[in-house]
Amino acid sequence: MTLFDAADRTETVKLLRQHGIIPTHQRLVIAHALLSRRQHVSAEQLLTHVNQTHAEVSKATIYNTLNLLVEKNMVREVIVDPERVFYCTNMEPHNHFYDVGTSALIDIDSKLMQVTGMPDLPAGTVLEGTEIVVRIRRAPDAGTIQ
Amino acid sequence: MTLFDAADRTETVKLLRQHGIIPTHQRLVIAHALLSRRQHVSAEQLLTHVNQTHAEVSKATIYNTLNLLVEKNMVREVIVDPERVFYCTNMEPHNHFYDVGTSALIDIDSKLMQVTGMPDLPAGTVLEGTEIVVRIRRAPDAGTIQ
DNA sequence: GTAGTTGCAAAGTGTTTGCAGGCAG
DNA sequence: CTGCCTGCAAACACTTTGCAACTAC
Repeated sequence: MTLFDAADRTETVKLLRQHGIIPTHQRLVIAHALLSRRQHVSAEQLLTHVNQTHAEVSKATIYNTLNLLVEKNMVREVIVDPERVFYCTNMEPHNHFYDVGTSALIDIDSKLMQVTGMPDLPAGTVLEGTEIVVRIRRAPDAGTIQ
Repeated sequence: MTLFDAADRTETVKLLRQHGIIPTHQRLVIAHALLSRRQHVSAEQLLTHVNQTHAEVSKATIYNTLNLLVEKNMVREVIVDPERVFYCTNMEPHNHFYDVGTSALIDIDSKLMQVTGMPDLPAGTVLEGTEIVVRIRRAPDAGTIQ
């Protein structure tokens, strides 16, 4: 899983370079793991995943690399749970469902869902990004919705 | 600041009872501190604030009480920073500006700002809440916005 | 009186740091 | 060869927990 073929590797190297990131072994493994997975992952999930077969990347490197990828705009950080930051390879503007029970994140295409009436930003500030999180919960019962 | 007059106290007692919360001394102090402040506060800010003049409430009690107030719908939790959950006494639907530099939270009246095109929730789930966070950053310079 | 609440300190998470050794360019 | 990167373990910050003492009703 952490080993990937030459074509993938070449492509990932290219991708990292395009974003101004020196492609080291660990970064390739991390970037590849991140990009090849559909779902959103947290740092620890990625750590576990990447070291599944054999230790390959340390905890510090996971965090360093994720922060680097965010800084270089290769992935997006989504904060939905104070205990866990999720990383999202979908750089298209989009929003999320967050299942508070399972911690699952599901993309919402922002073509569907949009914000109207964004007010002027406070003076002297610039926009960093807008995030919509729709928190959902597994219905405990068909009838009792509160 | 942590001492408050009889009228405020009576009102806070009433408020807690209305929400099904037994009004203990600590809860009164915490609820009052929370409600009397304009800005959003984090647990630690509240802890510091409440114990400003003399120790009155322990750390565990702050967290217990905040979680209780959230559960009983007296305050709203806003997650914008993985390191800090903010608590918001404004229960009207509204959204937030979040200054990533200063960690300041500013309310946005949701009469202004609304979401259109909310998709159907995934099957078997119910809505917990929707949160829009507009991240802003102090402009480093008038010209160089990236 | 009794159930529920509090305080304390210790444990638990997720994340960051400091520094010696290692690797990319 | 040189500077950036990595691993490790320890440090960190916020939050929760376990249990004895206390308090609201």
